[in-house]
Order: sequence, then C-alpha cells, then structure tokens
Amino acid sequence: MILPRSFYERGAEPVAKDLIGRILCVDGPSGVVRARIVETEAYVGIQDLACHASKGRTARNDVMFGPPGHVYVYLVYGMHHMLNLVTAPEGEPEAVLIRALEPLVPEPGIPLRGPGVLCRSLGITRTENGSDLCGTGRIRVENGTPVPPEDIVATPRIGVDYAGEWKDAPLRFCLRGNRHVSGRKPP
DNA sequence: TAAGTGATACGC
DNA sequence: CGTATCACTTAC
Repeated sequence: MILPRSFYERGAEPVAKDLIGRILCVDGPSGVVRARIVETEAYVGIQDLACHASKGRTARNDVMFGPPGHVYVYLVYGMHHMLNLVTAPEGEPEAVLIRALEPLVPEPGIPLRGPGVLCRSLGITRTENGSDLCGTGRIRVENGTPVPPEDIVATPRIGVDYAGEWKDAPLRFCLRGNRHVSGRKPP
C-alpha cells in the first residue's frame, strides 16, 4: 500500500509522472490528511540549471544527494516551504516538487493548490527535511489508482526563468483537466 | 503588477 | 561581516 523505496530510485522525470494520481498522507494534530497528487515538477540533477544541485552540494540541498524516498523541504522568499521527494539513487541529486493536491480526507477539504499553500495547510516545515517516506515519519505516499499516460500533461516548470536553456524543459506534470492544478492550466 | 520575507550562498 | 537571490503568494 505504501510505495516502496524502489519506486523512488528511478530518477525524477519518470517518478514525477508516476506520482500523478498517488495519495499523499500526512499526519497532523487533527488526524491524517489524505490527498491526491495532481501536479508535480522534476528537478533532474547537477546539469539542470533550475535544480538547486546545479550549484553543488550545500547544507541546504544535502538530502537531495542522499538515498531516495526521503523528503527535501526548504524555504523560498523568506516565507514559503516547498515539499520535494528525493527520487534518484544516493549521490544523484534529483527530486520532485509537489505543486498541488486534491483533498480527499477531510471532506470538504483544505486548500492544497500551490506548493507553498499545501505546505502551510499540512504543517510541513524544514523540521521534516530528511524524513523517510518509507519509515515512521508523518509523511507517506500510497498507491492510489493508476492514471493513464494520456491523462498526464507536460509543461515547462513554474518560476524558473533564470534557468537558461532549462527553463522551457517540459518537466512539470499535471493531471489533465483537474481543477486543483495551480497557476495557469495546461490544455 | 509588486511587495513582502528571511535563509542561503558567496564575496570581502 | 554585507548583499543578491529566490522551485511563491496575495493584495492592489
């Protein structure tokens, strides 16, 4: 039911696609929140100028260089936490940013559209950095129901205009037609 | 469209 | 030390 570590060791691009439709579970003070992953972005290693790892290994991005199936959380713009999953073998710094979720439990649901908003709603901060998705931490991912490839749309990633030739790479993946997807909706 | 916010990384 | 930058959000 909980995705095994082998799910995460295949590299950020395939895992980012395969994560669409899976169920993110987060334990909180008022019980567990369950939500369907509807939007992700892949950050594909040191050659990817949009990936933090392109500037080398630092204290901030250290867990991205570690084993797969762990959580990488950092702060941007002084106020927003970003939830990422480490998705390549140890030593290969790749990760998937979780950008939007469709709330399932509780019903009617809390705001989970946008990477900063969902972290705020779920109480995810840097204290979760390095947490094991396959262990006893607050955060897990379950199988969910498979999404056929034609229902996954790829677009350029959001907010990476500084990334030169990488800014237009189609590494953002959305569940087609889903209303919980953040920002401008793909066709 | 722009300001807000503070950790981070790097230069001095 | 100082300062530029930032995988965003919200309100004008």
